[in-house]
Amino acid sequence: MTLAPLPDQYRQPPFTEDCAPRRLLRLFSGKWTTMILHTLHLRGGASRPGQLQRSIPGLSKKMMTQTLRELEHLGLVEREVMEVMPPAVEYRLTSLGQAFVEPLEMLYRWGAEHAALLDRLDQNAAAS
Amino acid sequence: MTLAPLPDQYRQPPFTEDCAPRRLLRLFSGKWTTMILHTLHLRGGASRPGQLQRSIPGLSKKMMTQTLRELEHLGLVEREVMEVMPPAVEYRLTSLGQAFVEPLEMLYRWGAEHAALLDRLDQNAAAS
DNA sequence: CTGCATCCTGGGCGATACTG
DNA sequence: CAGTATCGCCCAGGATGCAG
Repeated sequence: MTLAPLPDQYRQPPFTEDCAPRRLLRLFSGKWTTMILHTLHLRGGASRPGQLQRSIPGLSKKMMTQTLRELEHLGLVEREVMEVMPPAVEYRLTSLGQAFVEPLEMLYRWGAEHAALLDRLDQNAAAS
Repeated sequence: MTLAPLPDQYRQPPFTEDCAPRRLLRLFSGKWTTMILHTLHLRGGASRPGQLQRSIPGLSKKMMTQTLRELEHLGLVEREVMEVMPPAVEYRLTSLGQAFVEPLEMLYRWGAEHAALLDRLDQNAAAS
């Protein structure tokens, strides 16, 4: 069955607090979220915690696990525990996670290609 | 004169705190920033404060002006004061501002096209 | 109409120290 | 090696009220 179109009064204007880009931005708003996703992606979708942390300068153990827990909670990342000594763990992007890497990489590419514009922001801020 | 390539030790890894996507995300991190930019864009690049506020549900006077000040500070938005009574003001996207609308619209489009994925995040979160 | 000042709360994030 | 617990700071951002 097909759904009847939403009455106007319930339709979200394109600039609401819950509009598409904001939902995406909220997902990416954590300080380390994007870097973790991107790094996992770079490593082919999986990494062990130690590796991961060493790959991201400034990332503390606490914030790493905290962020990973959130990503796990959202179904973007899976955690696998290998039963060995010493304990070994691996975090892996789920297929959903991989999907969200796409817009992230778009941002990444845009930023890299327009680094000059980003620099101008700082210049302007410093100037005034 | 041309610049010598940056020595490796100074080159930023792609997942640094100041990498391209994060700089972009920091710009967009304010709760109302993107909605204001997007709305200005929708209106052809300019709007008066009253209009603007009424266009964005939930946006308070305070947060609007505060955000606009920041955007002005960064050179993304211009403020023009018309000398009349009662005072009239117009905010306009600068060319730099227009440039940054581009990645924003990319996000917007992606989000709109993949709303189903965004919904899954909430489902997952609610489930566990 | 437009805009600033003030007060206050929540939560993100960092530092540190401890367990298995 | 991997992970947890606790404490405390800072600041984004909401409410309210005043001013040109």
